[in-house]
Amino acid sequence: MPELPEVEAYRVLAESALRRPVSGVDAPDGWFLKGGIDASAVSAALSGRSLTAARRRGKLLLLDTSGDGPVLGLRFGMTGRLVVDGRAGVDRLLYSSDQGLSAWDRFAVQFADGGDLRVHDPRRLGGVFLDPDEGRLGVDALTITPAALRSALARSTAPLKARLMDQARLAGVGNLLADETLWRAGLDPRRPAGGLTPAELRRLHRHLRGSVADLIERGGSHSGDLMPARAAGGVCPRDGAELSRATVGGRTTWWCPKHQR
DNA sequence: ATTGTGGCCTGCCCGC
DNA sequence: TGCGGGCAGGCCACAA
Repeated sequence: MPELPEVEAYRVLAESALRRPVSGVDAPDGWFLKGGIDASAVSAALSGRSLTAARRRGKLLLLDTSGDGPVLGLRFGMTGRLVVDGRAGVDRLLYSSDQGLSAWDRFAVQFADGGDLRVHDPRRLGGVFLDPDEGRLGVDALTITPAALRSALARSTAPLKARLMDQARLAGVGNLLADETLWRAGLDPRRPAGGLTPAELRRLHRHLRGSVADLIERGGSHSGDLMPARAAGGVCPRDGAELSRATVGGRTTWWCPKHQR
């Protein structure tokens, strides 16, 4: 599903949509427009402008527009894909469908040159925003510093994994990336987030940055080393112990009881 | 304030 | 063969 690695791929793809005049907007699904906007408002806000920059904060894709226009915010939920001129941002999306039914095109920005930028989302868990509140998101997980990570976890009694997925503290980490990071760092996802030693914090920071970078390079949040074992009867790829499974932070969580402490 | 829970969206897959 | 139920998780509303 789209976590930070997928949305980063979408951001790179969206760069091919920059500096092209917008001729119109196709927003057939009112549910997909968030923050009280409707199709005519989005169309009026974007038509005649062009996209000038593709940014990302956590899992939110931010497209700046020309001439003092609004920021177009795209969120992909767990099944959303970005498609520009018919080219998709990622090859494969876990838990989504690979059928390309046009009925699942929830939103499109059309360019005067005939191309378009589309959001394709079977389950409609994503959404479109104008001028989204970027301040509601924490520091991006790809570039977070050790001090910022320490501060994001400090004094929290919530499970470590839940805190890592709290987008207001630290933006971009979803379920699979959290499991991969904690597996690599050798930390039990259920531990209180504020209870890490300085050495454990450093280790977590190193593996968080490393996991995010690796999964971007490999092409998605499903490409982690733990991922193939994340199923019934799965064993730890590192030491062969049978993985534990439980709900942590409201999400299905897999971890190795032997080396994650 | 913090933390936890339930519900929403829909397609897919398993078992009957 | 069709059908029902469970499951996936990002996000939000709401409760304690």
